[in-house]
Amino acid sequence: MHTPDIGSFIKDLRENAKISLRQLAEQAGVSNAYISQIERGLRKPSAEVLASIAGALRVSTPAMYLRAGLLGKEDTHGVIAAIAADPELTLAQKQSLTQIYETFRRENARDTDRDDAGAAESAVEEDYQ
Amino acid sequence: MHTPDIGSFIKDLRENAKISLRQLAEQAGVSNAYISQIERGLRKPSAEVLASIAGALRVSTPAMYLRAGLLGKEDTHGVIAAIAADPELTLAQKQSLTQIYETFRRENARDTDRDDAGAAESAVEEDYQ
DNA sequence: GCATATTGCTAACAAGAGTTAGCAGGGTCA
DNA sequence: TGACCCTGCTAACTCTTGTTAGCAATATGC
Repeated sequence: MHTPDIGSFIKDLRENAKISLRQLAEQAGVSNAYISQIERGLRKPSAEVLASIAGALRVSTPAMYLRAGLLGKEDTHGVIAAIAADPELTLAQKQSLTQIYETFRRENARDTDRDDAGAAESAVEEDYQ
Repeated sequence: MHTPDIGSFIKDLRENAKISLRQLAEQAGVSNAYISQIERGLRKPSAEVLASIAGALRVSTPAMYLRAGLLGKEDTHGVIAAIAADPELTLAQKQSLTQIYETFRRENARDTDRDDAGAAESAVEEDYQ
């Protein structure tokens, strides 16, 4: 339950986005040397820097914090509930998003093949709006 | 648009809980001198310390981060945060879902562009705890 | 009165985040 | 073969976080 190497996570994201160390550094507003040290696990970035890097890599701040161990999974709620509660989405959009989400989860369940206790499985399925 | 005094927020919470500086320090696992400096705005605590203080004062970590300016309102109570925190989605899926969500919101903003709807936002959020 | 805690605060230090300047190595184009 | 540019990395420095030790002031009890 510790920080599982935030550095290589960032490095993976950066290489996936096909940008250089210096490009990421500039977009995040920090020095390239520092990014290098972070990726190699030599330095531990602050929350502010983490948020900047997250923004530069198109990842949400909570996702980055979660990965860095600054937030726990229990600190946020379920996706479906959040979609349903969002006042800025139309009903059709809620249905679309929810279906995509369910599709993703089914894909993952098929890939990983071993079952995982489907606790919240059937509880929330039709409670939009 | 910066941190609106996290120190007095912590001090208010502490005094409301009727505990001393040293008691809070011990429960949060930091020194009493440091808490004193934080409350008076002389030092800026790290995210880790902020989370410890939040725990000691029975406030949720996101609520504390929000107050400290480490998270935006859109990060804390929303679809994006829920997606980010979902352990059953891959990173690529999170990015896809988030982008779709933001596309939806942009569409809506374009459609309803006639008036700004006055942003009915409250100053204090106690959604967490 | 005189001790003894407990309050919050300050000074000086140690540790780590983040900086600038510069390094070797690998393209690319003349 | 240059000269150039971009890649990632290192060294040395600055500044801030968080520490321990100790301060004066307000209780509280004897």
